[in-house]
Amino acid sequence: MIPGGDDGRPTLEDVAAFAGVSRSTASRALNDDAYVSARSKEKVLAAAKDLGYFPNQAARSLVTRRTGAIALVLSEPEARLLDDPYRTAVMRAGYRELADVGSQMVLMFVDGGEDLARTMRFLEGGHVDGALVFAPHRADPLPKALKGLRMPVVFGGQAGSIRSGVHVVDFDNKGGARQAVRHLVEIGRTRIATIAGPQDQTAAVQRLSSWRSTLLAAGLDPAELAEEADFTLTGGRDAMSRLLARRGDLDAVFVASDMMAAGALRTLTEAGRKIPDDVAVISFDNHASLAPVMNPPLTSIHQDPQAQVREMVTILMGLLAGEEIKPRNQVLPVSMTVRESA
Amino acid sequence: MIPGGDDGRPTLEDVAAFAGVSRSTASRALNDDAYVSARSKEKVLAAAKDLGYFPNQAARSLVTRRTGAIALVLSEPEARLLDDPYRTAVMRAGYRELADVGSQMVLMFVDGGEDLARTMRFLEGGHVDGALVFAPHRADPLPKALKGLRMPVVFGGQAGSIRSGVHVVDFDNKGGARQAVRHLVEIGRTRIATIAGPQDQTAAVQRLSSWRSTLLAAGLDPAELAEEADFTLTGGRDAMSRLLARRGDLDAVFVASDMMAAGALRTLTEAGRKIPDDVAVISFDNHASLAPVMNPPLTSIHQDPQAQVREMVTILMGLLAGEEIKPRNQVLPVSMTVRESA
DNA sequence: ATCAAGACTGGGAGCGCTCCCAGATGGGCA
DNA sequence: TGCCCATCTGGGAGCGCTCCCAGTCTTGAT
Repeated sequence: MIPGGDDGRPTLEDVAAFAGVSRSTASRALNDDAYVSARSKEKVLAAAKDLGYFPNQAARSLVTRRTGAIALVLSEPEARLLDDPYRTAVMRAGYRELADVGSQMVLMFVDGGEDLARTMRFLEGGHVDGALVFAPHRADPLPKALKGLRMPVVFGGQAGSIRSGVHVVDFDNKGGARQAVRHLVEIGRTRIATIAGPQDQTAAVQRLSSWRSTLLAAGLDPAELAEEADFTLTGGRDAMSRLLARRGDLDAVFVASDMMAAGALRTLTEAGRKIPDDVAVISFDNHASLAPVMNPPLTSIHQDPQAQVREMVTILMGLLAGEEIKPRNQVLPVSMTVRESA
Repeated sequence: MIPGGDDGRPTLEDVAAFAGVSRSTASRALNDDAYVSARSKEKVLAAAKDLGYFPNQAARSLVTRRTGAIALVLSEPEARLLDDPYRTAVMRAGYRELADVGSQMVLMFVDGGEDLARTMRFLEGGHVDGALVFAPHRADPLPKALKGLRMPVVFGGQAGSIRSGVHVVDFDNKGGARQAVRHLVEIGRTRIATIAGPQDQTAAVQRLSSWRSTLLAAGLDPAELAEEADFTLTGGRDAMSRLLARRGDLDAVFVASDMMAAGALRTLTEAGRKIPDDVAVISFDNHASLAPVMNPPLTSIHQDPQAQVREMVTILMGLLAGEEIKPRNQVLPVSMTVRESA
């Protein structure tokens, strides 16, 4: 008898024969179903170990219609943005959280061109049971394409331009910006600028608009005090230069990400501004390897990507288990971590 | 007729029936095999589109024994190191290069505990056709476990402690360190320190030993001029402090990564050292979003993760195509990009 | 007119697994 | 003693696809 056909890999049949039981019993033993005698189970497990047996996942998922894998999709039309530490944190959290519920993460980047079609083909092909999707850009066609998918999908942050009918786990961007600006007002600042993120992303729009409305509510004037950048270090550096050139009298700045704040800090230091004495700085993200190690350490609005991903995984698993969860926009709280910069 | 059984997904059989041909002909049309009439092909394609048909990958790979997916495995026993920009670059490059050859990347992190067993189970399960593996730590048990795998594997950088019999694509760490130190010697520096990477990684060991031997060859004394750090910003910062405390007279430093150089730069600046006048700095990696934007911009040894991954993919595809490629340690050249810091 | 070679088609087998169902066995209780 | 139920087992079907093989139909050369 030639075990496992032509490529030398043992099959369940081989294990069963080796253990002296039927294929069915072997299957039951391996999947620890009920109704297998201890003796059979023991023999099967030993046989599997002896032969170096691993179940063929293709065969298994052909019948169970489950793959045990979940896609984590990061849609980023502009490739350069993937150095974003927030994205890195999301990937790590995704891997961990999915591993904890026994699922394998399949990471996919979508950055334009061919990618959308290939991504859809992959997802439709049944390679994965569901998807966690980050598609922050409003013009991104991915979320709409995903709506036609016969597979549960949960979004992290706003799903492109889609406003309802999808599962979303977002952070309280407005609340975070409000906290930051209020703190700056409370410590006596009156000319509070902002470096906003790219305005094609909902999160960035929310932080900017909340900055503005909080200023107005405090009786302060936002005119000329906003600059847009692209969430990168150099973007933040240049935006800060522009702000300084236009409003040299600013005494505080709310920066929409840690990375941009790092750039802004550099510009401010080079311009001879003392932080926080001359200019107070508050950023957004509170990334562990950025905010605390800056000089001075940054006061930052803390958002926890792991909590976000965990929530997304919980929803997805519920969906997969057949629960009726109605699509909604869940908002996770953020908090302010005060350090020296403000 | 109920198409696609119970979950509403059309099968090849449904497409064939809809197009009025047999399952075989439909299969041929979809996989553009030879011997299908233009008319049949057209009908089948139209039917597939009308029904929203996507082939079931489990069924397909059950018979073809191919999944179209490749694992990218990043083994990092210490979780914190995953902010490493080099790793990020590798992930992006992996995704791109694999997409270009029509394969889907399945990203896996292995950071201890349960992970090794789960990773092996996944790889053995036939979820992927092969693996690209980064396991730089010498004590890492993963490479040895991988040797028993019935699946082609290509390593990026040294494979743990394994010295032969595996496919490796590495960079010329020794040559790079030599270039850096020689450059520092040429511009007249005589007290050339180094901040080495963690010595449980072969690449870091090579850079350190090459720093030492190049110094000796130039008639300079390496005593007291080496410090070890962990490839992080704070690690580099602290190592630089220790060096300065011990040898305040140093006039150059070769730092084994951009990220550590960023930390070292901060320490040097705070200590009032002018760069490059008082202390010249050369780093390793030349990461696009780090080295050029530092203050001053860093002279750095350039290594191209994308080129490395491309080479790895080429080898893996060759292996998959059944070519007889004998395992060897391929070394990719590195070059020096000179900027202001040295 | 005859035949061979090519072009094309459809049916059947089978990939390795899970699940359903029928059957065998062995108490516990009337 | 008979009978039922719970426990355990093995065989068969079938998941959706690809591949092989036996056909049919065309074409062109003899």
